[in-house]
Amino acid sequence: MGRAPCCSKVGLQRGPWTATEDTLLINYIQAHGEGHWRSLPKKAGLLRCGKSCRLRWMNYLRPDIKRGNITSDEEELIIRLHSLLGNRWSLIAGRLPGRTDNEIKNYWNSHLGKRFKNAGKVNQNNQKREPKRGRYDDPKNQKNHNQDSTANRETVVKTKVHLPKPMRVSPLSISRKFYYSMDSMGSGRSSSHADGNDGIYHAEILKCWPDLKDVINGGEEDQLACDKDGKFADNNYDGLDPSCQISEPTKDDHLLDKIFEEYQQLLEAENQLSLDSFVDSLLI
DNA sequence: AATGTTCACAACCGCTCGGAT
DNA sequence: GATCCGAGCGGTTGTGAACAT
Repeated sequence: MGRAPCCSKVGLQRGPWTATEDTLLINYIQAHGEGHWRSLPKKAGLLRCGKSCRLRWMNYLRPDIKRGNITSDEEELIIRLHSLLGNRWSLIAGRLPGRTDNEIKNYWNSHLGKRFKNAGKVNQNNQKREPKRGRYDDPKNQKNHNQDSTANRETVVKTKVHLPKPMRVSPLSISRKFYYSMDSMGSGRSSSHADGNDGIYHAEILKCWPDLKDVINGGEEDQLACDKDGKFADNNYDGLDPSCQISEPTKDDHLLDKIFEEYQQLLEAENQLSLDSFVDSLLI
C-alpha cells in the first residue's frame, strides 16, 4: 500500500536543536502534555518533524532525565540486562530510571560492546596488548567520564558477558508483546551467563513461564530456546514447573521492579558488601 | 600550529506495532 | 480484512570535540 511519510520534509529544520526550539517544545509540552507528536510541531510553532520532537523530548528535554556519567553500578546493570534481554534498549532503559534507550544504546556501542570485543581479542592474544586508551581514560580528561577506567576494565574481567546476536524483532516473534511479557514476568532470578549457557538459561525462563514460549517463538515449538544441542531443556512442563521457585507472573508482576528498587537502594547506600551479596543472589 | 584520526553522542531513518476506521 | 495513523524501537549516520602525529 505504501504509507505516507510521517511528515513532509520540505521546509523542515534538521540537525541539532537550538535553545529556542527546545524552549518552544518544553513550553508546549508543559502546557499540553506529551503525545500527538505529529501535530505538535505545528501547534508549538516548530519547523520540525513530529518524530524529531518526540526524540528530542524523550532523549534530552524530559525533566526526569538523569544527565551525566553512567556509573560503574549502572554499567553493571546494563551489562546484566543486556545479557538477558539483548539489544532491547528501551527495556533496559526502563530499568535505569533517568536513562534513555538512546543513551544506553550509545553507551553500549561506544564503550561496552567495543570493550568486550577488545577483551576477547586481548584474551586471544594472551593479554599481550593493552587496550587502547580511550579519550576518557586519561585522568586529565575526565570531565564527562569520571569513572575509573581501570575499574571498568575490572568489571569486564569479572563479569563474563555473552553478546547476544543483535536481532531485529520480527513481526511473528517477540515484538512488544515480548517486552510486556518480560516486563510483567517479574524475574526472581537473573543470569550472569558465566557458564555461557544462554540457551539453558532461556530454557529456564520458558520453563517457568511457558506462555512466553509462544510469544517468543510465534508458537513454533521447534524453535524453542534450547541448549547447545538445540534441544529445549525440558519439554515436560505442563504449566508452571513446580521446581521453579518463582511464583506465577500474575501473582507478582512487579518482582523485577522490586529487585531493581533494592538494587537502587544499594547504589545509594554505596554499600559494596551488600551490593556483592545482591549480585550473588542474582547468580543463583 | 596544522592536519588527520578517533570518539561520544545527538539526531535521523526505516521499520513494526496496536488501535481506529 | 484492508488500510491508515500515531507511536515507539533499534540501527545507522552526522557532527563537533578531543586526541595523535
